[in-house]
Amino acid sequence: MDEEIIHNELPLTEVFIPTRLFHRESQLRELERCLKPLLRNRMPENVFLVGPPGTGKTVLARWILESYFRGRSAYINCWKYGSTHEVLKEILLSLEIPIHGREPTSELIKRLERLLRARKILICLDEVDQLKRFDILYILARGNCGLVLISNDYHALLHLDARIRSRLALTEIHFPEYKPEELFDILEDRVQYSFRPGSLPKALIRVTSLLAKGDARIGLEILRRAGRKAEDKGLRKVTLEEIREASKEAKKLRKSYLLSKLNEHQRIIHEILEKRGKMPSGLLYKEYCKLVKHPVVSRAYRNYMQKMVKLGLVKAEGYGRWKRYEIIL
DNA sequence: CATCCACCGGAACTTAGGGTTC
DNA sequence: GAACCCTAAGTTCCGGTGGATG
Repeated sequence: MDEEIIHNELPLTEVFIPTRLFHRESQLRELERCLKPLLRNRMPENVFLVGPPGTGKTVLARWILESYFRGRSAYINCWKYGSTHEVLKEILLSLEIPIHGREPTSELIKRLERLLRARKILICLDEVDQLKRFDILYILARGNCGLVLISNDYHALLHLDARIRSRLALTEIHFPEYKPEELFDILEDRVQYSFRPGSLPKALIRVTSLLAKGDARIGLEILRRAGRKAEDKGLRKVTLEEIREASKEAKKLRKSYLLSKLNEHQRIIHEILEKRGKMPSGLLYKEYCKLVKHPVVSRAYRNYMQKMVKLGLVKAEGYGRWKRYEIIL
């Protein structure tokens, strides 16, 4: 196909770190203020980047790590590497400490502590709420390192021991949803590097910036899919139709992606909740037991529910015995 | 107002499974 | 393949909880 529309897909994906950052000036300034002492070998301020998905938290963090702290920082996505052992392993690997992975966790801790005695480094834990255990924070809190923690959950660190929290002394940096005009600037910038000139009318970027509802990730995903669709249809330009289709897909995609993370039992629970709407936890469990031949014990059910809440599929309200669940997606 | 109810969630344990090294 | 190391899911046990109840 010589008339391709997207000539470089990379700027439309999450791995891409742009050179220019739009509409995050104040957050960037604050982040620099907190971290820059490290350049003069002083202790940086620990930071907590928090805000909804697709608001530039990760991009900003990675940008600053790349620009100022290359070789003396580690970026770990806790969704991907969620256990203490995995996190330690990734930290050591990204600082080019040779390890194989057979070492017990205690050995990895020793190595990291030895490293931290030698020099100050920066560690970024993205999606920090996905950590299976938080003891890694305890280890890092007493170490010689700056922390950049990222989450879209304001309560991610709430159940942390109060002493550790005060020890971390996190400076919160908030990332609000992008306004449509702001999103437009971001999308337009990325389009420049990815679409063939003239193949995506500005008006459609504008439409996308409205459809994405403040989430840059979704905006980029819509554009990428729309571009592909237009190519498949043999068009020279993207039209509104492709954007519309892509937008629908992007939303469906997110839900099916999340559903794919559920097991059979969890999916059944999700379906019950979808059919019946808001319902109390105890009743939900009973209904589930009726539907399944070999139901899990109630304690396991409660873990299921926590998982679904964490994934953002389900909302919980109330506490203790009066907990109620409701579908979000 | 004390007690109870019915569920919450932490902790410890079991079982199954995967990867690496020797 | 034995000897380790790890993770993940599920079970059992149990102290905690706060509105409902009489």
